[in-house]
Amino acid sequence: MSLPHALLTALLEQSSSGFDLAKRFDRSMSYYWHATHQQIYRELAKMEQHGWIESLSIPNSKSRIKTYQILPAGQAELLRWAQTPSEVAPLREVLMVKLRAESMLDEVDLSPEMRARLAEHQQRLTVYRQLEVQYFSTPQPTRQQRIQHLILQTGMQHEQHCIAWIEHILTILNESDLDRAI
Amino acid sequence: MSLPHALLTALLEQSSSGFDLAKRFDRSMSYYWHATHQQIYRELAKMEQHGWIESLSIPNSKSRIKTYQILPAGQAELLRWAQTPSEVAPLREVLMVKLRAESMLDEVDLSPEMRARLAEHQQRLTVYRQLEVQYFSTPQPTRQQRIQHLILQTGMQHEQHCIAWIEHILTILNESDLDRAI
DNA sequence: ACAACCATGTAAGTAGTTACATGATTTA
DNA sequence: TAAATCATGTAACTACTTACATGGTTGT
Repeated sequence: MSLPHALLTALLEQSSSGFDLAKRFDRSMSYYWHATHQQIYRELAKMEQHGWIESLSIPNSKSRIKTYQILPAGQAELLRWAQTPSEVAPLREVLMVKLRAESMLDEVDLSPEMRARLAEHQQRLTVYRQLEVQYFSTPQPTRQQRIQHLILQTGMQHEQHCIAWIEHILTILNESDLDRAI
Repeated sequence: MSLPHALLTALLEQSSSGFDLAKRFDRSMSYYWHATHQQIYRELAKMEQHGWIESLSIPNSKSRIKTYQILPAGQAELLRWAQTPSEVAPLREVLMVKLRAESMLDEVDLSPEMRARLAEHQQRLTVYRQLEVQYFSTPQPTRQQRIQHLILQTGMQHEQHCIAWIEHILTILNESDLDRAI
């Protein structure tokens, strides 16, 4: 499980409230790790119990905003986790299951869904390209900036890979349709 | 959720026991959908309750083997599901989280883990290549065989993609290490 | 003063994992 | 006849999702 460690990393970069973390996740982490705000709040509460982070609220204020900051134990835990090898996440590709179903059921046509996916991956790629221009155009990037740029580039490569395999399958499937018609 | 539909597809190809399905999942589906035997047994029981499949056991036998076969309602459900568009599965890439942590913590070195992953992806690729020779060398494949071959090829492309991006990151990280040393 | 959004949470449910139990059949 | 493996399951737990609740703050 990586969510607490993703949150520790985010808090190491910048102390934040749960709400801010949710926004930052959506903006800068959602292309390789996704979490809803409910997950984030629950996880932050657990992490505070573990003594990994502490929350500060403004005294004598009606505001409910809690700002979390990382504690030494949290940094140690992040270090420990980063050094421990983790398993390769098993692939879960619905389209492959559907393709296999399609090979058994003649009535199904997956090409509309595939074209919709194609459009979605292309749109994501466009967003990532804009992010790249916006955040990684500095002439002398720091090591941290270069690594974050690398992460974004990997996200872009992933989208391009998805586009490529869907296009490939669409091509092959069209050829097969000729066969099916005969 | 695709597990019941993956199971329906497998049962459409061949009526089987839960144990056989678990083995077939490991062999021919694990590179795009994974399930443990506990999940499979639980799901089969639910599907029987829904009237999608039925189980047959050998009468007057002490054997507990139940052979499941798909019912018309199950085939209809599979068809309905295959025609309904599904969401793109959100990406979950632990290495990206670790990379981002590494950019904040100087003590971490991810290259051993990355090299281990590289080896694992290469090994999977080797297995898939053997499967390809073993199952898809027939001169005149049927439409079904061609689609299953296509699924395997996509799995191979996925492994190659993983190998490529990990190699890319390793290269860039080594360059950065020079920077870090200076 | 009303709407829109900020901010944190509870509750219930689904999906998936891990550990263990149990009895049948096959093999050495 | 003991060990391995076949075959099906239960129980408890963790991760994640979906729907809803609640009250504060900001803008018009």
